[in-house]
Amino acid sequence: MHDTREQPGKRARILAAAIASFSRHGFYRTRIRDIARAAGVADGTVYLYFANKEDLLPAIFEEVMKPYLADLEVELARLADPCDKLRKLMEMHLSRLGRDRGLATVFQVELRHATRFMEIYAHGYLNDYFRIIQGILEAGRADGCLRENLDTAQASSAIFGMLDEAVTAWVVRGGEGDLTERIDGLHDLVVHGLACTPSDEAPSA
Amino acid sequence: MHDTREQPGKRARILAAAIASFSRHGFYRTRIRDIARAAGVADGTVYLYFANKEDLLPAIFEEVMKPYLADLEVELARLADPCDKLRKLMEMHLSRLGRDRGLATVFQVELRHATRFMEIYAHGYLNDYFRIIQGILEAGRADGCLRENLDTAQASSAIFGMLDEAVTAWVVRGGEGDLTERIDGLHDLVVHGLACTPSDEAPSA
Amino acid sequence: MHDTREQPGKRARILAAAIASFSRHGFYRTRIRDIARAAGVADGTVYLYFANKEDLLPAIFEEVMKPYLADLEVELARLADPCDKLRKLMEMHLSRLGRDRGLATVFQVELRHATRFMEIYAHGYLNDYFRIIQGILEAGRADGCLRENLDTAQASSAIFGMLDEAVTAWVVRGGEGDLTERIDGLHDLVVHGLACTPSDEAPSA
Amino acid sequence: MHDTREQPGKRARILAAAIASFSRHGFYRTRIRDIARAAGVADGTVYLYFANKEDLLPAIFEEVMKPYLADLEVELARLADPCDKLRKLMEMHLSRLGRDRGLATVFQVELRHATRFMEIYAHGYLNDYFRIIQGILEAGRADGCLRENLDTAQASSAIFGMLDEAVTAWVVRGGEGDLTERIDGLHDLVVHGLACTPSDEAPSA
DNA sequence: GATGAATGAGCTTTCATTCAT
DNA sequence: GATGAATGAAAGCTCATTCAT
Repeated sequence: MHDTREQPGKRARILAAAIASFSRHGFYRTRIRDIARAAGVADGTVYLYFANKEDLLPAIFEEVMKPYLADLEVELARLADPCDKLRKLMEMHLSRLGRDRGLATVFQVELRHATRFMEIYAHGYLNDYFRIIQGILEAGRADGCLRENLDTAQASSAIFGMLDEAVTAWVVRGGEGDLTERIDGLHDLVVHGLACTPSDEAPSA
Repeated sequence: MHDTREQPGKRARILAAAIASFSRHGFYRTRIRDIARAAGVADGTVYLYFANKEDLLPAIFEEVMKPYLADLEVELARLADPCDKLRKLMEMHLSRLGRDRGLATVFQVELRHATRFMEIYAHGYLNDYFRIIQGILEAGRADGCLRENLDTAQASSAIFGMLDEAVTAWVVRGGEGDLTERIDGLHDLVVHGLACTPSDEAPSA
Repeated sequence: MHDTREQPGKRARILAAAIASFSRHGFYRTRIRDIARAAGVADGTVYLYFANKEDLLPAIFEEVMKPYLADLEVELARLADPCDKLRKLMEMHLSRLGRDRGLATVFQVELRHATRFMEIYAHGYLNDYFRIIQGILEAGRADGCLRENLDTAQASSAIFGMLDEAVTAWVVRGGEGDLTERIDGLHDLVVHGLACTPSDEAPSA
Repeated sequence: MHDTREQPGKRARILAAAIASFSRHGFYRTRIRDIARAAGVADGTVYLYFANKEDLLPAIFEEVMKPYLADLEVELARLADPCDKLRKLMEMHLSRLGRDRGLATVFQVELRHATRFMEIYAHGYLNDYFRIIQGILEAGRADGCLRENLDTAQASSAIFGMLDEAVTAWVVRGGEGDLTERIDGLHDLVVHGLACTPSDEAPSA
């Protein structure tokens, strides 16, 4: 009923206003009224699209994750090599959040509010994301370019953790600098590890 | 006379009660009254030790991090090999949080509340922690067991990210299972990366 | 649509309830809840009309002073003789407060609460009142019925002081008796002073 | 037991601190702790000398009124003429408060707080003060220098009201200027009234 | 669907007062 | 008498949510 198409702007404007306000003042300091004003609607209208304030959090997450995952699948489908896919994923992760500090703040800080965090984390889009990463790793293992004995579940979690921490650090540091510059270094680290393998060659370029 | 020592537990009891309550019901659902009751003090007494509710957050962080970092330094000093040190650090990180799910919940979720998060993240103990990790990596590089061209700042952030994500996943999954079981896998991953290096030999066991 | 007029009494009912409660229990003993209950609105509704509890004080003052001053001007305009005007003013002052002991209590005691007192005293309606008194005295001086050398600013302050003290004494004494009975005596005193001798000359200057 | 002599400074220092703090921040904004700190005693010590915070108000009043009334009686006893006495009283009233704006603020504003105001007003020192004024007026009437038909009770109240308002206006205006300069004008007004005509008779009856 | 006035539960914090030392 | 840590009652105010229009 409350399809986005029906009121093309209203729902999206509320979400955009919520992201902006949450990133600037935090979830608890943001009042529904602030969001409604910024979205150009009445307070009550927010409740026509969302059950309550907390439900804005998963909605924001979905709003961003849905097209992100769709884009991601398209981009990954274009590449054959699992290592290239992994690199593309890291690139997209960092560039998506690195291009919008407000959104990144909401993702790295506000979305973790207790009540909804578990729910967001354990279900839906984030699980899909983990599965995509894991899929790449398994393809790589099958392909022979990744280690036979790799625990792909653990490794995908670790890769996500690295990326997540990179974004968080960037957000906390004020969003200065270009987050995507870290891709090469992180990719190299993920692929080759810290150790100086005797036959250590071919950097990530 | 009325030294804090006279009431040996009061401050500590408040912090313990706060950790317990935050982990169970979340920061915002926890009322000062709940904490005070659980600590066996009057509501007002909480305010003799802490400026306000939010100030409990950094205090909890400090309360845990201080002895943790002290322990860590002692343990690390006993080891000579940087790779052993790195493993010990991962071990201590996972075992410290893995042994107390309530504390882990507070660390992985509640401590990240907007207002104080930046503060906690950017200052003090967490920075010390990053510096310790980075110190190990630099020693490893000097030692020759880690890569010459390693960006130790980035690598230490990545290692923290992996550990942090491992703990978060464990917390979200309900704290089932033994978090420290992941040490070998993570250490191996960090040291050797995903790739099956031609001369791929003997994992870290 | 949701004009204040739609709920014709809401603001006025809150003020009336505040006057009643302040006069009976004092400002500090009166809780917002008491006022809201008496006015038949929710606690929060009080804050739709007034910024906070203290702001009720100037609002009460204005609510009473505005029509009082309007009435006063009308009555004064009907009289030509400045001495008659002065008497009318004294009469209206004493009868307005003398007919409502609750209101008088609020005016003589509660309205003098530190925080708002200066503001009420120094601005707006009270100044208008002083100016009206002073205007009468100046007309009287021009008219020749009052002394040439009269310091009208000082005299208007003194007249107000006398009236104010008469009301306060009446309030403190429990509001017994008719306050307006004092008009003749006060007017006589103001006009002729204490001294008896018609040939009394040589003022103290 | 808690005789002033026993701890010569302590009680007096508490009162002085209370006057200072009340005049600067008002009664309700002043905390017992502020007073105790300023007096150089512990919080609890205040309660050795005063039953509670509100009891400081009558105590301040007494502390000032007692010596004031004693002084006043001495000064009045030196004068024979009732009109001189009246002038002296006005002079002492205005100079006592005009020399200490903090004290004047407490007297004109803070002392009027609902709970204690009635008590202060209706009993003790203020009544004595009214009686002294009235005594002067009666002596003047007996003496023949004041009107035969004077309602001395009402007149003494009016005189107090004039003086009181003069002080209040001075306090509100910021304590600028010399309050005692108004004595001549006020005395003249009180004695001769507003009217100009020496042969002005026909009172308002 | 939209509105926004009205609601009222809920909680942090303050601070006068107490009392063991 | 003096102290000051501890107490805990008390209430102003906020703001998510509702619902009559």
